[in-house]
This record gives sequence, C-alpha cells and structure tokens, in this order.
Amino acid sequence: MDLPPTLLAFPTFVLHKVGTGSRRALAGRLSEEVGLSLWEFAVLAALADFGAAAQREVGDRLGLDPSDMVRLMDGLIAAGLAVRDRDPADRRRYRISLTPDGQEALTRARALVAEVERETLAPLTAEERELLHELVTKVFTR
Amino acid sequence: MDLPPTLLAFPTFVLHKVGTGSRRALAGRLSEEVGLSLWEFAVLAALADFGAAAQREVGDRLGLDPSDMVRLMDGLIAAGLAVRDRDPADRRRYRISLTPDGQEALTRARALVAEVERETLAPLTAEERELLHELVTKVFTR
DNA sequence: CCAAATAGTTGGTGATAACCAATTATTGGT
DNA sequence: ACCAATAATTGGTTATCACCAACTATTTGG
Repeated sequence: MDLPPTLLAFPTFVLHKVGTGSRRALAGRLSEEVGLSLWEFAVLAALADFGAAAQREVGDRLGLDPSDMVRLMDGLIAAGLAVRDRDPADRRRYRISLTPDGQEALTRARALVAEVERETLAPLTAEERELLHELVTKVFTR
Repeated sequence: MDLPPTLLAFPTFVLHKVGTGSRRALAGRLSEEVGLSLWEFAVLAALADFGAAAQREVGDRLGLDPSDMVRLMDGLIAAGLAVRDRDPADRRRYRISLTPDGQEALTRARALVAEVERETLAPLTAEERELLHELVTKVFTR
C-alpha cells in the first residue's frame, strides 16, 4: 500500500489511519484474550470510573444510543460482568453495576489495552507518546 | 458526552476519536461542496501523484479491493472526472487518467481538505500541528 | 389527578467497510 | 499451442455504526 503524498501530507489523514489501525488491532486482541468488545470495555470503564448508574446515563456519557445500550448490557449481564438492579427510588431506572467478575475483566482489559498501545506506539519514545497524547487531547477537548 | 478517564488516558483512544471526528466532518463537507467521497478524493490524488495507471494498480496503492475499485471508477467516469482507456500494450489493463474536470475537482478538494483540517486542528499552533503530523507519521510508517 | 416527560425495550433502517468467489478477456512462459 | 497468471467485472456476504419510531412502565410537575 503506497499512499499518495497528497494524502500523507494531511495530518488528519495519517491520524485517521493510525486511529483505525490501532482500533482494529485492539478490538481483535481484546475479543480474543478477554472476550470483550471495545464498547463493552468502554461500559465497564465508565462503571468503574463513575460508579453504578442508570443505563441511560452510561449510554449518554459514552455517546451511545439507548437502544444500543440495551443490547450491550444484555451481553454484559449474560456474561456475568454486570448486574441490572431496579433503582428503588425510581423504578423506571436500573442501577447498573460491576460484578467482581466485571472488575476482574476490566483489570485484565486495561492491562491488555496498555500492552497493545505500547506496541502500536513503539516507534515513539516515552516523551513523544506523552506529547502525542497531549496534542490529540487538546484537539479533542476543543 | 463525558468519557471515562480510563479511556481518555489512552492516547490511541483519543487519537481514534479525533480521527473519526475529523473524517466525518471532512466527508460531509467534501460531499456537499465538491461532490466527492473520500475514496474518490483518494483516487484522484493517486492519479495526480503517480500519473495514469491501471485500475488494479491504483486500487493496490490505496488498499482497495479490485471489485470496489470498479464501482468507484464507474462513478468518477460518469462524473467526467476520469477516463478509462485500454492500455494498447496490454489490453487487459485500463489506463486510468484524470480529465481536466478531474484535475479541477482535485484542486478544489485539496483546498477544502486543507480548510477543514485547519478548523479541526485549530486548537493547535502551527508548530504543534507540524509536530502532530511528524508523530503520527512516525507511528504510521512503523 | 392528569399530562408530559423519562427509562428502558423492541425492531427496525441506511451507510459503509472490507471482503470473497466466479466469470471473461487477455497475456506471458515454456 | 497451451496453461497459468493477470485485469477487470459482477454479484454477492458479513459486520459495524449510528441512527429512528413506537411502545411500556413509571415518575413528576402543574
């Protein structure tokens, strides 16, 4: 694959290529080695970071449609990684929380993500990785 | 959308978010303002950068399946942006080349991409944009 | 109390990506 | 001359993404 200089001259083009490449690699290994999809990992991370929450709330935070959230949670619950309890104070809502298995899966996933990321960013020094992180974060939180 | 710190702590996660975000923005404006898809833009760029070539060759360079390449070229030819001539030296191959209209569309597309990119990377200084470009290029050409 | 809003669920849609197999026309190697 | 390889084409598949409408159950504001 020998891409045209015209495209490679655009930072965002290369950025997107790197982004999708690393996402693909990560999705594959996360699925194989921990049995999680990227979205499932994101939900577990949200539950760990923000604590138990309504299904809607987690979806909103991740930018996920409520209908997609239902199906995602179905999977996590079937896998025993999360539980869905009705919020007694408002019985429309659930209180989604991590099970011990979910905590453990998240821990393993986190380590794997870090590992795959180290591999992806191997061409960079530690300072460069940090710098890259800062730059994209600055763009992202525009 | 309030993403979990666990995810934001991964450079590649933020990178991917920025990549897809800018791609979405670019695809929309390129379609509206120049009438090109991103793949069509890529093909025009390849033709301009590498000169007339066989359909297969352009597809290989861009990492595009031959069957998808056929359908993409059908569109460009119908729009009058490229022409498909049989290579007289090997009549299995085409010689794909840009028409004047194709050249002109590419010029406008290039300018638009640069403009959208400036908007996307607005939070960065010129030096930071250059640095970001270098860093992602280093990762990409692992 | 009643209407409107909210949480969750179900069952979709349309776009795109990234393939793959089979076929036809043509060429190159031996 | 013949066979294998190549270029292009056709007609698919599978997965994911990012939605949307309609519905039920429940709560809240006026």
